[in-house]
Amino acid sequence: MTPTLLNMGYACINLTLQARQITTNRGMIKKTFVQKGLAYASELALKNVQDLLAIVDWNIEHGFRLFRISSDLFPWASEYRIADLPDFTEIRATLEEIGRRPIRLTTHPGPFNQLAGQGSVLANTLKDLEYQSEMFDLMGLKPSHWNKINIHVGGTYGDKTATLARFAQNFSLLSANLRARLTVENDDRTSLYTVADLVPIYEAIGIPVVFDYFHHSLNPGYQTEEEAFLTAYATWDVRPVFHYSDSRQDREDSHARREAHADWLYSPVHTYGKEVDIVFESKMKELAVLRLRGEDPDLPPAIQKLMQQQNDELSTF
DNA sequence: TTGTGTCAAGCCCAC
DNA sequence: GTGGGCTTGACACAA
Repeated sequence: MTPTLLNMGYACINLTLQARQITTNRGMIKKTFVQKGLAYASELALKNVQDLLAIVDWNIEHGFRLFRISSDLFPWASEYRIADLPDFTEIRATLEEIGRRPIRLTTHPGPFNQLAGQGSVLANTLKDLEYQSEMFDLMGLKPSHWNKINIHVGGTYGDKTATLARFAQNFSLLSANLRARLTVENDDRTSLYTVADLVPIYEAIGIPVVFDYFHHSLNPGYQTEEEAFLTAYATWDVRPVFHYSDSRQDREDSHARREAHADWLYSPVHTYGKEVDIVFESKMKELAVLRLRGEDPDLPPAIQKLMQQQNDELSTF
């Protein structure tokens, strides 16, 4: 039986459209936020959301039915409520439009989110995660793991077991919609969490485990890839979203950090007879997936230039 | 327009 | 002890 890969997606940036200044990552430094305030945050957020719609439509047109939304859609989101933005009416209308599109959307909030943290660290985490969930609410998306809000457990605070227990405890502080969307992912460092380490969280609070192939290869614990894949697969109540990328060190640059992702995709993805959706985390984004699908993408001029430079460097040896 | 130093958050790790 | 990296470079400002 041929393994089935249903949806293929990529993360946060579309290089083809970025070359035309279509991006969802507009932000500002603190100083500017202090000076310009909510009005400017609103202006950037509206542009980001409008461009997200353009990217989503590009995706659908090109056969991508899975996309990870950037965590930076709303600059300084922890400092205000989305509904308080001056352009809220237009922002909401655009989000609703996005929510009606036939595509699976997910998010992956940053490493500053420490649900097992305490005090202000925990308070900031709650704010950040709730805003991501509110964004999906505004899109009109039913709360479920179909639109996952995926995080890492974070630090171990010197005691994995106690930290996992605190994670599960703090989970109860989240809104019902956020609880229905949250997932956890295995880490790439041996000091952090393997798929098997995360199973107790699933058992305690029922949240699915996202299997990251590359992280597993760097931090397998005692499980083979197939075992870890199937362990994670069994925690899902909808079709899982897993993450895949190749190693830059193995494929492109022997001096690269071992955790670095490759620009392109090289290896076949094993799905062990299961149906899963895959977010490809290659630096070349949609271009890498198009190439994997056997299509020759129209490379934006900036990318062509970059590749030419790389070829020139290689040819000097 | 382009080059460059700098940038919210928490944790871990290489140096 | 400091800085880089993380799911993603982009901003701000000087030249």
